Amino acid sequence: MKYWLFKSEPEVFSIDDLAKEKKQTTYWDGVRNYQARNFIRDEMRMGDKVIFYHSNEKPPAAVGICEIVIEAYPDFTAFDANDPHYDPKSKKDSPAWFMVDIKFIKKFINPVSIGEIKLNKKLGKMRLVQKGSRLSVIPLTKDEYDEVVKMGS
DNA sequence: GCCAACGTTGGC
DNA sequence: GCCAACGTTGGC
Repeated sequence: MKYWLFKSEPEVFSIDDLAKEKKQTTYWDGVRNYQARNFIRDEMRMGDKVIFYHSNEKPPAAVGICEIVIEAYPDFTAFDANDPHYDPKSKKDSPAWFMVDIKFIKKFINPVSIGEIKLNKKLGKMRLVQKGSRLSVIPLTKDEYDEVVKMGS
């Protein structure tokens, strides 16, 4: 099993929005970065665990856990000219962009802020806190995942 | 609101 | 294939 961190701006889509969905699932659309795309398309598997992270919040923080329930399929928002994530490069017969579905598991009792993550020596190698890392979908080791869950619970 | 870091685009 | 210009991300 693999472990991931997904960033979202809570103004756009928060973990509470996910928890409020009818089946507590959503499709993770709008990833338009090739490295992140490759993680989604090639590496994410059913049951992988995902830390949900709020960016552009005060402070930015890991706020809960979810899991992958549907593996990669074409991101249909790329085909829709009226969608903000529209990308004419992506064709239905050769899609450039993919998405997975995730399901809510739980919110952290204590959100883990980026400051706390930076202070924890065990988390020093997380790509989230490395300089210039702007990936919206980040792989975690099991140890990193377990540590963040421990801090949040 | 600022700005550093990064990815992408497009002219050459 | 290089690289300057540009747009975006996201912490502060």
